[in-house]
Amino acid sequence: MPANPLSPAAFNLDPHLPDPIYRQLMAQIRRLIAAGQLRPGDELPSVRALATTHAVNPMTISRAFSQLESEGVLQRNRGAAMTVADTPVDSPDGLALLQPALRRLVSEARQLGFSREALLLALQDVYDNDKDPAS
Amino acid sequence: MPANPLSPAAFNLDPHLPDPIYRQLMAQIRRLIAAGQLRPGDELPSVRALATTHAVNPMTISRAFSQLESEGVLQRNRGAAMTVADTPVDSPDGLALLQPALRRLVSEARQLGFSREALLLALQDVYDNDKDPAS
Amino acid sequence: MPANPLSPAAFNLDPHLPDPIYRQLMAQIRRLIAAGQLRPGDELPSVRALATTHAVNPMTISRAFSQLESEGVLQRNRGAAMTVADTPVDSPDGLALLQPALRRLVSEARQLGFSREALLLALQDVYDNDKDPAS
Amino acid sequence: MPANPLSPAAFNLDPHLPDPIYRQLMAQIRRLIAAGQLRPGDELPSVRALATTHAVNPMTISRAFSQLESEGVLQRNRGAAMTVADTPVDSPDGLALLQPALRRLVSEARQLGFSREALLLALQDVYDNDKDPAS
DNA sequence: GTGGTCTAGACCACA
DNA sequence: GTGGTCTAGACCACA
Repeated sequence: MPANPLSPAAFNLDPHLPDPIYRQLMAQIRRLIAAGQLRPGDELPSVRALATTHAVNPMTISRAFSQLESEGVLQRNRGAAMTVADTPVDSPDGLALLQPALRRLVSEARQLGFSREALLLALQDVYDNDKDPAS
Repeated sequence: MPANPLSPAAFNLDPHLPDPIYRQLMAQIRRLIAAGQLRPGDELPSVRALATTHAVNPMTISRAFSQLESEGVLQRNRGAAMTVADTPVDSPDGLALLQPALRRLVSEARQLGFSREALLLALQDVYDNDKDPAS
Repeated sequence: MPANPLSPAAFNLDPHLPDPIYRQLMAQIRRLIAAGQLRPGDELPSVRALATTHAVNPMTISRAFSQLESEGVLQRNRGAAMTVADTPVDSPDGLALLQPALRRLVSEARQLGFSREALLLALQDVYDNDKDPAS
Repeated sequence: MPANPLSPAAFNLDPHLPDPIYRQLMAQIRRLIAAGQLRPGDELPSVRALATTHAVNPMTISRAFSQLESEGVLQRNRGAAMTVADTPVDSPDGLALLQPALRRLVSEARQLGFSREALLLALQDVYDNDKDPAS
């Protein structure tokens, strides 16, 4: 039985973002695992459930699942829902997953001439006011 | 004469990044202008110089220049190097240019369960240690 | 320019085999590399060329390419044909690639009670008479 | 009474192999018969015994049995264990059963550029060292 | 019920 | 020209 019946609505898929949908899903699954909200053995929503909930083609969902499986993050179970792999390969901590976004920000801030303090202030501002990260 | 003979090597173009090369170039030119390192009238390196320096197809450089010209950021000068437009249209301040990177970071950090403080600490860490933002 | 203009017909794709088409293609590309017939930098036929030659949907070909790319075997080149990666990750020699088939054969032969000599004779027989490995 | 009380552990079922479990079981039963280790009238382990021993869904075992029954290889006996059919229909000799594995090996070896001798040497090597064919 | 494979065909980004 | 993404819909294998 599912130790953790994750709702399909736990994900946020936006076809208008530059990132392809299947990559958005991959990134979010990885983050949920890193954040401990998805643990080894937990079931993921079925391809069909996710597809209908988000009005997306099942193949698009399937693509994300397959890729994560080939990376050892998810596990196929014949005839049953996919689960988080027992020993998520190379499971990076949250900090590692955040690095690309951090580096990108710092690199751009430096090019724009931001001081350390100005950058920190700008971040706090966005953190405090960007309550709804959707869309 | 160039008020500011910018070196082609002032840019950082990496074909392995997910961002297409022409967009990397556009973003960096915009940031140099926003940071005041490139000012109205300053010349940009020639397409050929940039292309050979970075081993990139000249058309790719040209595409970035053309797009910035159509946006009013750069100015084409017959037989001479492109320059920064006299009154760069829509020149946003640095903070506005940094917003996408800030939002993306905050959104990912939230999904990973980072607290406000943990995020600020992580940022400072990257800022202090990621001295060489290249590659 | 392609160091090695590989013909699309160099591959053998059979929709009637139990193995899915995209996996057949992946296996054959890997074998061509292991056999030295495809070397780092060599271009592969385009998705479209392979698709039309073998009367297969382009996405099926694309799937094989993408997977090999994510494994580090092939390399994407924006706007140009895919090439064999410079340093094929984990490039196994031919013997390693043959192991699964060898193990399977030995395991089955043992279960059937074949002696070492009987097995070798059977193999020679197939090797000498199965000249056309197609279909 | 069972002429030959075959242990459930005589089989080797691995859910991680690409072959579905029910096919693994079918193939192994056929081979045991072809090798003379299972003879007409011999009892097979019960579905339940096999399922618990190998931690597999009973329906999966049942499917293999049913298919072999419909092929005339096994015989259903009301209230008692299934047995090997009196006159196993179409009982192919071992060599015939080995053909697919032989053909596959030869085909792959050819693609990899193995000579006849190299292939025979590789086979002997695996035969001599792969004493434990399990897993 | 679950996921896997494939087609036909569209549209897009990049060089 | 190149590959990438996605849809709509079919059919299959497995449990």
